[in-house]
Amino acid sequence: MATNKREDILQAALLLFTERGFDATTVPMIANNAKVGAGTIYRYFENKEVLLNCLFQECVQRFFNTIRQGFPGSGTVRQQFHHIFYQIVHFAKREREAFSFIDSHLNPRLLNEESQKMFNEFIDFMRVFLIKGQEQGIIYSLSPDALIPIFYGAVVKLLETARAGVIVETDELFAGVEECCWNAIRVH
Amino acid sequence: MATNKREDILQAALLLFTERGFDATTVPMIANNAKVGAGTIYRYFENKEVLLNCLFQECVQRFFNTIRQGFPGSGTVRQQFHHIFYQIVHFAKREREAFSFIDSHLNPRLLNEESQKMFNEFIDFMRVFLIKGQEQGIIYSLSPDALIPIFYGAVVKLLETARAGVIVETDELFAGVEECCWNAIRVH
Amino acid sequence: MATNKREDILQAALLLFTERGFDATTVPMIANNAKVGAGTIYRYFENKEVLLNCLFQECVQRFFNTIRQGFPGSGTVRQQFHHIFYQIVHFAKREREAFSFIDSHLNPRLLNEESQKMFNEFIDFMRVFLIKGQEQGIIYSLSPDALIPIFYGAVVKLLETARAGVIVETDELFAGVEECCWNAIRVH
Amino acid sequence: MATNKREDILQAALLLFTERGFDATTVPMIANNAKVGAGTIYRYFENKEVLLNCLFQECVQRFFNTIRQGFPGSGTVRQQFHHIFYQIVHFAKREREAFSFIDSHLNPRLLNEESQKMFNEFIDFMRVFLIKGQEQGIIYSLSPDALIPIFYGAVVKLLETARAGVIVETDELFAGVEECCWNAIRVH
DNA sequence: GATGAATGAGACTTCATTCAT
DNA sequence: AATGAATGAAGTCTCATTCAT
Repeated sequence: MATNKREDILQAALLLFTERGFDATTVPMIANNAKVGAGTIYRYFENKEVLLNCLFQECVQRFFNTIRQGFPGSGTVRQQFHHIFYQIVHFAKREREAFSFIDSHLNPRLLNEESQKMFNEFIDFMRVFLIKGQEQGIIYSLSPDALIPIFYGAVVKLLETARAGVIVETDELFAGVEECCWNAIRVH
Repeated sequence: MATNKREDILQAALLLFTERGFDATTVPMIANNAKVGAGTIYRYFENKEVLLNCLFQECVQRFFNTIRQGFPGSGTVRQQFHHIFYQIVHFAKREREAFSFIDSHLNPRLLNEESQKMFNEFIDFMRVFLIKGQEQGIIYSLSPDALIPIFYGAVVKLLETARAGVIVETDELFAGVEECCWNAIRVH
Repeated sequence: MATNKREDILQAALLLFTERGFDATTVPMIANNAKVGAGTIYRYFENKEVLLNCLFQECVQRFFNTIRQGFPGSGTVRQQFHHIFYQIVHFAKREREAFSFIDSHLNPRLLNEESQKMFNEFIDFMRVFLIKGQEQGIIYSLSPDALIPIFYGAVVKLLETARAGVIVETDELFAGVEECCWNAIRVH
Repeated sequence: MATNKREDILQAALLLFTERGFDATTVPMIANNAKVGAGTIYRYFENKEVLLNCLFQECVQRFFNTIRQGFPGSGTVRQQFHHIFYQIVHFAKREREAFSFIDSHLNPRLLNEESQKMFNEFIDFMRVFLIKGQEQGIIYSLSPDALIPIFYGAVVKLLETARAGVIVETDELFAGVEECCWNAIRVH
């Protein structure tokens, strides 16, 4: 009764978009899962595409906030990397679908400028981190535009695999994965 | 006349599926791009989903063949890694869309068992490679099911970024990326 | 506060029905323009169609009253015609939308019996006037059922054209139009 | 079999638009009456509004052609008027719905520029006729923009009334109506 | 074998109407 | 009494698939 229908719709859409993709998810499906009438969705979102972008922006916002929150700006590069890695894992564990959803819907055909800009803020954050690390001679001297997908791609695919249940998510696993990712981008 | 209509259809579908995704690609679009009638597609493929799976299997086949071909089974782990990495890059350069298409359509909702099995053969190949490397104390001791997405995710995202034009694909770049990926999975 | 909500709704509906037509006018549109809640409309009118008919009947009532009011029952046919013509013009000037609305919604699909009956009273009034004129040998000997649409059609179309701004509504214009209409139906 | 589906659709739409109006006519209704699938309509017309405009333009074309055809350009004004009047009646008799449809859908909300332009050609034709008559001192000296709606309105309403079955369409009737209309616009 | 016109199921979306507040 | 959020029936339109040519 006191539940927020807008939230219900976003939550239902998140699950369905993540599981089936935007195009294969119908508005009635979302309405059913959110337990609202189909027309209600249009009281909160102009259309399906706007719903996607609202959802995307909220997810990216929460994702990026999680990463920025408590970032050790004056710590070592290694400490900063540790923070980023564990906050990503933390977010992916707590908001399993949101994390998958973001990566699987990074599509200029679906996202408006605002959405793309918001995701790029995260990329910029990563770029700054990498460049500072390179200036200190700690991060490997490759274009950050290459290092970012290497690191981000590895983490996303790993967490996606974990989400699928292929591997068990233990602390040891993530410690090992962090090691791998750090080795991927640091100077040897 | 001597051109193979089946091939034309598969080629057109490959480009469209890669660029727009399966659901956002219509059969008439494929027919147009393949310069055949819409009905003709149904003489070669039972339906759109079967077409996708045929395409997927042919792409995975070519991808996997590229990697297996000339694999230095009796070389060092490092040499084997080099082979795998450069064959993936080679394939991605030569068959840009096929490589993107495979990763972006790894979806159990769309793929039949046969298709999934075929992709898993590649995963199994990678697993065997990693386990042998671990037995020799060269590859980092993490579950291969974790190492594979780390390596594969990094490569896919990097090549996808290159395909989008964000970074220029030079030999130096790929040499650097190989270094990163190798460092990610090797023992230190 | 002291304003009558029922009147506000009718007034808003009149403007919208006239400008857009019944089918293209939505209940929320009416509610917005009337500055009431959508649900409020249903406290005053059973449904949209009933609202239309109430509005129609009130408009026809006011229209017919304007014409009957001060009708020179014992004047000459020409004087009576003058009265009718100028009262129609007077009404159309004072209640621009009401006049347009009546003619544009003379549709048996939308109007109930009561509404049609009410409009027919005006037609009957015109018929009586014409027949009496014919009996005096002043009005042209054509079926009143033909003379009425000729006269009414001419006036309605003329006033509609004026409403659209194509011609400027001056006293000279209306004097000329009266002349035309009178010539149309009188004996020569 | 050999029937033209495009024609069937236009014919069905004409009947329904005339009887119910554009907004109250659904695409499935048109499809049913045309005995085609609903989707077929969209093979011939981009959307419902385009269908309306195509239909409108074809109707106006036929209407205007009927009037222009055999117009006695070098005859007397009275002869020209006779021609126009009888060709309108002729058209309205032969294409009952087309004639009603044109007048009832003269709505800038529905018609595109092309459609409006096409109808204005008819208006321009009438204007030229009236001005020439005025120059010869035969047509009443009122703005043609006022005379046109008077004449056109009278004829449309009369024919609409006849179409509704209120009056019987005899040659005598139309002779009388022509007399009325001519008297309405001529000099006395 | 090849075609593309035709189809109708099902998608997105609107809106008249209801009802809890 | 008044509201406006909520609903779902029904509208417009798309597209995978069929089939007569």
